[in-house]
Amino acid sequence: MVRRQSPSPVHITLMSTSERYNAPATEAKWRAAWEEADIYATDNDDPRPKYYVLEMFPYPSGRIHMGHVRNYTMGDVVARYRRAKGYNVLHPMGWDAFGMPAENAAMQNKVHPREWTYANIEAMKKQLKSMGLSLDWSREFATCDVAYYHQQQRLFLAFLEAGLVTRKVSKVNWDPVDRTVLANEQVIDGRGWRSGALVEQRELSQWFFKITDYAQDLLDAIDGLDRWPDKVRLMQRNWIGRSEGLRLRFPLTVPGPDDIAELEVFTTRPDTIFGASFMAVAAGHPLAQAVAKRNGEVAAFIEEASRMGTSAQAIESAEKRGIDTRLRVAHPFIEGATLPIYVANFILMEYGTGAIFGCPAHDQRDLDFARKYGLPVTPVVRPKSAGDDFTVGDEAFTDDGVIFNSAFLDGLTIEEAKDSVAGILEQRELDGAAQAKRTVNFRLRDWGISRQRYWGCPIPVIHCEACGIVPVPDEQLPVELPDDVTFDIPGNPLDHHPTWTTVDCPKCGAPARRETDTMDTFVDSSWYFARFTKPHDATRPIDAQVMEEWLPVDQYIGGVEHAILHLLYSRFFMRAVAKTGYGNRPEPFAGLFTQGMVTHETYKDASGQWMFPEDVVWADGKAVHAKTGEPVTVGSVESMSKSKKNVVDPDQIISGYGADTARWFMLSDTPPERDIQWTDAGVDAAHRFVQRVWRIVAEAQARFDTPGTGDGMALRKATHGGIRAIEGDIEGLHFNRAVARLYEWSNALQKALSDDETPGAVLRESIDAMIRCFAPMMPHLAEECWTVIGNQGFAAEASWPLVDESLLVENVITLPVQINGKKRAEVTVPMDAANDAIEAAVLALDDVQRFLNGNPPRRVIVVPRRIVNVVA
RNA sequence: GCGGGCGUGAUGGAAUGGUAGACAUACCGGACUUAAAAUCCGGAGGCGAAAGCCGUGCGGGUUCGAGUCCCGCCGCCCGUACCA
Repeated sequence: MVRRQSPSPVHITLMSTSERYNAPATEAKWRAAWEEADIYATDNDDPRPKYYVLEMFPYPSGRIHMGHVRNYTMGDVVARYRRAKGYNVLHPMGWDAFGMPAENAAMQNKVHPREWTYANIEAMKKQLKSMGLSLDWSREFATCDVAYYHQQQRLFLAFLEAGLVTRKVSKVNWDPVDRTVLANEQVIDGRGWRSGALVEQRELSQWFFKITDYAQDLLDAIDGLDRWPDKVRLMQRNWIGRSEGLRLRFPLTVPGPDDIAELEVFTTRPDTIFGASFMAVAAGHPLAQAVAKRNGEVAAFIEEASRMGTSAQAIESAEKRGIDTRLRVAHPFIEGATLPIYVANFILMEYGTGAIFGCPAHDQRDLDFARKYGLPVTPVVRPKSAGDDFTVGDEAFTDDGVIFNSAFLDGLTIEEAKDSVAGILEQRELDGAAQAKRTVNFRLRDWGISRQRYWGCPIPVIHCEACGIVPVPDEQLPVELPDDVTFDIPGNPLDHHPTWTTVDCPKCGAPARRETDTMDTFVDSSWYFARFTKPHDATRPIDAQVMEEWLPVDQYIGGVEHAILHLLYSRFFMRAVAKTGYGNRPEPFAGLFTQGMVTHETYKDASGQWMFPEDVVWADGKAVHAKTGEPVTVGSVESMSKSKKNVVDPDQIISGYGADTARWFMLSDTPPERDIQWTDAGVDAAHRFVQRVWRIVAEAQARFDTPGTGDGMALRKATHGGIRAIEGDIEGLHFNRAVARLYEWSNALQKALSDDETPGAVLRESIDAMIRCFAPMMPHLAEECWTVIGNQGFAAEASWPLVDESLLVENVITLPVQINGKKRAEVTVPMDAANDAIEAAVLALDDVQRFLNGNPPRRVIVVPRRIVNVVA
């Protein structure tokens, strides 16, 4: 395959090297040149080794923010670096374009979600282009494009046929005034954000992807994700939450309402059964629901508990409360002992069986609950060092120990006791079945993908009274969103569309009704990275052969806020894709990097209102309002957000200082995984460096033909040491260190330019290499410098410089010498000196002799090429 | 509540268990300038005249040696399944 030749950019008008570098004008010029030469388009058939770098695609909110600038700069550095290293790089961009903000905008501004979204995409695309990113825009798509969601509907139907989709009842937050389902973030203190009405819980029949079928596989495969951050792998493991335990049935002493005769719990601590003092069930548990029918107090309690909303955060952080159902269960081992059953607000219906036995001594939540309601606290595990008089105060004992107070379990370890209890109860029969069963329980729940909203991918099924749920036949796809909808009536616009919902059943032809739920937007983002490999294929969602060539993504970069859901859903989705024959790449992301957020100081004016940074000026070290002169209160540094107005517009930075300055700032100083603080001083410093590089290049270029009085070895070593360090830093994504290296490099150049020792050829070598090394970070400046020094073609297509290894070899080394761990001296020895020789040299040092006071050292530790420590 | 992370000079930060503070910002001094900006050169963790002592959120521990590893706290941040 022949690669397209880039035209030599001879038609470009260069800046004079005596001028100050005009970034905005020069940058626009080079972006136009790149675009004309189309150098960032990727050919699937290019035979070179492939490298897929991807940043999480943006939601088209209308304006890019600094978080985008940071994310996309990092990805662009990786993409440009890999290109220079000879890879065929795939670096695409698209839009995560479905979601609630478009509907909110529709309600507020009477603008159709489609218009709003596509206008935002246009605006943001222009902004992204101004950053000079090396993206293949020919692969662009938005998830709200009919062409994209058409293919997504095909995948859904394939999953449905493969048994990966199910329907279940689940709870939603219901706003009784707006008559709509609320997202958790729309529930504030138990009230709807718009209406202020108390939120209720409603049960709806909804669509689910059976991610739990893959729970064990998703867990096991984490071990192989060795280029993911450990913290993310740990978070995913904990989220999947595999636990081995016991399902254990307790007989009620007297049957409850609806003839409920038993209560099944899941426990990971059967060893603490003798410490059980109560049972607790979730508000949504069938037993609680049954009791509520005839017990007003319990009904009121459940009603109140449901007002907290459906989020785990709200449920578990609320004060632990409960209500006694007056029902009791029999303890399985203590003859005649019974335990009360409570309905409790901290029990989650979704986990285990929605019921527990409470052992207050060994679980903090149970202890808090028991103290509140005066229930007994009997310790049954004691620390090995404690006696049988061990008691529990306000803190539950959850460490390892020895069982006591537990009849036949006394003296056993926790593990032995678990095993013993499980063994006995598995053998014991209750109501025709084993009373207990060892089970593996996962915290992970199936993925609910139904949304009662308009702006999402329609779920392509039809409800027929006779045939039930009928998949939409492939030839009737796509199920397109109707354009003529109104957002005036509360609820899902699809529900009250006059005709869209009406359809003939594909099976029997009878009048039937379209599904009006749309898909969770996480579905859209669970396969876009695969679609990018062949983005405009109308015949199928994914071309297995092409996808398998590109995937897994070599380097995926995005915010840590996606560490669990998006990444886990994508991992599941690609397993489902494999199962349905669309291509076998179950792990989509080989390398993952989670970058930190962009933060800024916050400001409030005299009346306590948030202020934009641009309205704040500094006078005599004090912040004042730019217009009124009133004092401004400087608040804490926080993540940039519109609500706190502590935002800086990338457009203003790019049009004022240039994209390279913004990019350089984003890469400087702060490690990429950490939050970066945006400061004016930092931007100025970044811009000064852009100018400094330009000056140095100009100054050096004027001397390329001079012989010099020395050999220039100092600069040659700095040059080749710099290349080696920078390539290591970029490959390790330590961009801030690469930046520091370039500062050091420019300092070395500055020094070389301060006298006439360094030969012009060495200056040329250094400048040429430095341009190649900063080109991934400041591509426009690199292009201008590249051409100014007389090089042909684009810097963006130049190869990475080769390191002359011989220049990196040193033959002596200076080691720090410590005495009792404190540095007291230095010693310079040959690089390959034996430890004995180093030790002798160290002991001969005056400083060492002084500290030893004539005594022999107790010990001398020589760490080759590192340090010497003398223990006096 | 639960899970995860982070904490180093005035500031952002550097440091395979091995010289704490590279590099940069702010600051101070010098050169250039009528002056300023820009630029270039130099200084600088704190205390101390010096020797030296003290210093990586707090309190313990392991080690010849700890910013780094372990235990317990404090503070801030992210996620918590319908925000994206």
